[in-house]
Amino acid sequence: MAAIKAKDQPPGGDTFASRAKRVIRKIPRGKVATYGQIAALAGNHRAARQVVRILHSSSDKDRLPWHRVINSKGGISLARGQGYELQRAMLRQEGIRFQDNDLIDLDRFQWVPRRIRI
DNA sequence: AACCTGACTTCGG
DNA sequence: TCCGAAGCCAGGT
Repeated sequence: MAAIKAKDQPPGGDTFASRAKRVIRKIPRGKVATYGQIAALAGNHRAARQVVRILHSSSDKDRLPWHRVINSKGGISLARGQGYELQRAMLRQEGIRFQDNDLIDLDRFQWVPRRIRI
């Protein structure tokens, strides 16, 4: 029996990556979440850059709604010609509006997962 | 084992 | 309000 390397842990495990993916999958249509927000919900508020890595490595493979992830300013981080246009189109298609400054109004479109009810 | 890198974020001037 | 610097994390080289 070959030992399971820490590297290939089963999906749905309890690694930051698996949790982050689950969080991303929960972002509803018509809403967006920031990298930092995902990181925080996945358990590490300082791992925004990890979220980026995850999107790079598995957004396609795991069919993640990668387009719903944007930066803290409410903007698309992908460069023009490098996915920017596609992401913007996909978001608009879900009803998300871009302001004149090309940013999304987070107060309106940011996903706010319900947790505690006061 | 250093060093580099990235679809980030925060903070100070 | 805008911009640069610094902080952060982990996978790849």
